[in-house]
Amino acid sequence: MTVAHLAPALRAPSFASALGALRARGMRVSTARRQVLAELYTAEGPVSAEALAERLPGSDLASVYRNLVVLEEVGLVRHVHLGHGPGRYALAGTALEFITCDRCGAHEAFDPHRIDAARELIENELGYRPHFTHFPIVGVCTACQDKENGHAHS
Amino acid sequence: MTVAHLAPALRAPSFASALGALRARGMRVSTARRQVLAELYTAEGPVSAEALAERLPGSDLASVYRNLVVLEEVGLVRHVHLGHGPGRYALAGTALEFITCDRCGAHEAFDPHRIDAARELIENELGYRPHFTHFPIVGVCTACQDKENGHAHS
DNA sequence: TTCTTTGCAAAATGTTTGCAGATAC
DNA sequence: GTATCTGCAAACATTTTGCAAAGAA
Repeated sequence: MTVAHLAPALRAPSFASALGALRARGMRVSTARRQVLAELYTAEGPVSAEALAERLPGSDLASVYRNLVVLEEVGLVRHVHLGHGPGRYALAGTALEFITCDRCGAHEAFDPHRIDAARELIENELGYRPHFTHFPIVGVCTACQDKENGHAHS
Repeated sequence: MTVAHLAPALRAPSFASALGALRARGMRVSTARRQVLAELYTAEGPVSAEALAERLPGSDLASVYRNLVVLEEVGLVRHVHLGHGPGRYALAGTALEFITCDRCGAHEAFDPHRIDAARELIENELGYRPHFTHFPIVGVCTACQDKENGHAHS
């Protein structure tokens, strides 16, 4: 939602070298694979497999899923679960974590360093080093907090 | 996993008053409903709907789901998504949050106050007040961190 | 030419829904 | 007695898998 203003491929390799990475691993650079990857290079924010398939006429949803798996194995792509609904895929090059509001569904990406202090606190207290790249932080956004204050038990 | 040692129904209402809460809302106290609730009162940690159905011979999975929905609406039950796989249900009375390791699947419940400082930091920095009652914090546990250090790129 | 990848159909997983009969109140 | 709840079967959404044909190297 508020991901559009972040350069989507900030630290991702060039399209050409991404294809090279595939070949280097002995995987074929098929049309379908190139198309999925190209779509992710132009996407604003994480996209569901179904949305990708729709944007690629003649493509098959099962193949899109299979290709996303391959691209993740190669490290070019990753996916996030933003609340319920399908997983959403993005280029792996961008080091981003996610936060979503479970009241209104708003979500945004953020630079992981912004919460490094909190990460430390949690790791020291609980013994797990948290990361929010695959499952986001779930919370309540300011707007929804205000809404709830409005409806306060008077 | 490490939830067993925490009293499952620490602050949950007594079984009898839970049934009363159902009646008070005009919902019937059916056998199936009583059984699901009873099972949750004795469960150690959050349980999947399927596990509940298995423990209640003659019960139907669809009805278990329907009853869990009802019990959640009434505020007696809540559910957590610990990684992939089915949601897991527990009594709502216990104020607990969850953290899981996405390498080995370990998970545990913790007292929310233990991370209040981190919660504040995140809220100030990102504008969302995080809670980890429904979706857990995902991280890497100490054991898995050690494992990864062992396999370090030498 | 040979091994990989595709498209299609079907299965798997987790959850929800429709409906006729059973049950709580 | 009547509205709610149950069991069963079928639908649903997301993702995975089997297999023969098409495509990349």
